[in-house]
Amino acid sequence: MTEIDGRAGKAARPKRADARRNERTLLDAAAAVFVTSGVEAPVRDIAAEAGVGTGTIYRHFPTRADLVVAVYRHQVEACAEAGPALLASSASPYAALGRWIDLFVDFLTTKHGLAAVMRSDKAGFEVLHAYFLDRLVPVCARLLDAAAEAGEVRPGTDAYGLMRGVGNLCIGADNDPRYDARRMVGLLIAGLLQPRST
Amino acid sequence: MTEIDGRAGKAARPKRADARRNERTLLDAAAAVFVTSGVEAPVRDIAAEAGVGTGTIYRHFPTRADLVVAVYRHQVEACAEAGPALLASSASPYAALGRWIDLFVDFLTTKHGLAAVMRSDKAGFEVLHAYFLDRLVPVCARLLDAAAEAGEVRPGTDAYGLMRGVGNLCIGADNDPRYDARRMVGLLIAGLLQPRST
DNA sequence: TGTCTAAGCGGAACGTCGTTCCTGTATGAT
DNA sequence: ATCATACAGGAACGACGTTCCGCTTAGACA
Repeated sequence: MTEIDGRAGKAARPKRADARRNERTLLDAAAAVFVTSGVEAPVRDIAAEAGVGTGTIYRHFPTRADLVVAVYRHQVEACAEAGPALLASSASPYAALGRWIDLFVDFLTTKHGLAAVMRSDKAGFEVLHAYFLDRLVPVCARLLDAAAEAGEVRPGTDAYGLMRGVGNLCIGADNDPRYDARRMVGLLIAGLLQPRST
Repeated sequence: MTEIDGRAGKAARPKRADARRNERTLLDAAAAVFVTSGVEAPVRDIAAEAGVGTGTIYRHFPTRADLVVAVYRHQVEACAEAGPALLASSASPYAALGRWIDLFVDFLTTKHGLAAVMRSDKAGFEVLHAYFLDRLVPVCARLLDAAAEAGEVRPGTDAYGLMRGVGNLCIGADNDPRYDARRMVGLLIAGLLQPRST
């Protein structure tokens, strides 16, 4: 495996201490600003919150999307790891799928505008998009396959589409009390069930 | 009712001929640019296509969203009017609902980025959002109520949420061949059906 | 401890966007 | 033909993401 901080290798030199400190500060500042102003908050605001210049942000994170990924990486990881666990502990694969999707919806709806930014094709957000999907689609596929093999859901649904659909349904879940994303996702998952007539 | 072009009243003076001509030109230019570059095309591009200055656009349409509304108004109108017709001609209310939703999905997915811009809370897009929903939600509610009274779908689903859900599912339907919005909407509508147990 | 090199920093600067504003022009009533 | 005024054009503004460059300073080596 590759060395974690470069101490083990001679080619990889460790980052300077102030750089490390700044990266941490930036992640914290970004997380704080995302909570108050949403994920689409201006880069300058994050820089101001962290007390650094905008250039510093771009030194550590090539683009805004990379910063977002870095901030939420461990939460995505946790969600991904919950998949197999739920499959093992739930009464049926379909129940596990439902609970796992709930977890994902929780994650998306508690971050202002995260869902909205995930589908965005704007400048370089493919990174974000790709990371989320690469990490979560396989987990979803596993659950989906299990439910299909158990005969609970109609076969032929691809996990990628389902994840995109659920993500889309969560867009605008905040800032519009009339729209209940969770209910809509519930309907979508219910629609997955094997229909009455063969 | 209010006079259509101001000729009937003396208080309302008719617009100048060149202004009328420019408004038409603008609508055509906008429609053309929306097809090639998507709904989020820069205002300057539309102005260039029409051969006018940017100021001229804002004279006729207070904001970008108003222009979008104007371009698609008659299509939205057609969709709205199709609702009652389908209800009358279909085998069941649920079938009518499904076909009407299909119409809506067709509309959204054939306009690049329209769905995406509909949920946007950015500067003044509430106009667009409001117009679409004000016009279509009642139609949807009518179909939904009919299907609920017929016992086909579970009660308690509100039309507003459903429309937002369908709209959201259509986001990014173009420019990503791996995502099939229509299938997802199909699942959502299937999830509306009365579940097996009471 | 002193020196020096390059990693790192801040923020000015650039290009793009939506929108506003001001000036000159051309319409159409008189 | 005259003229008030509705209108068009595009420069200008502020906000954004991103890039660039000159100064600062960490930290390896002597």
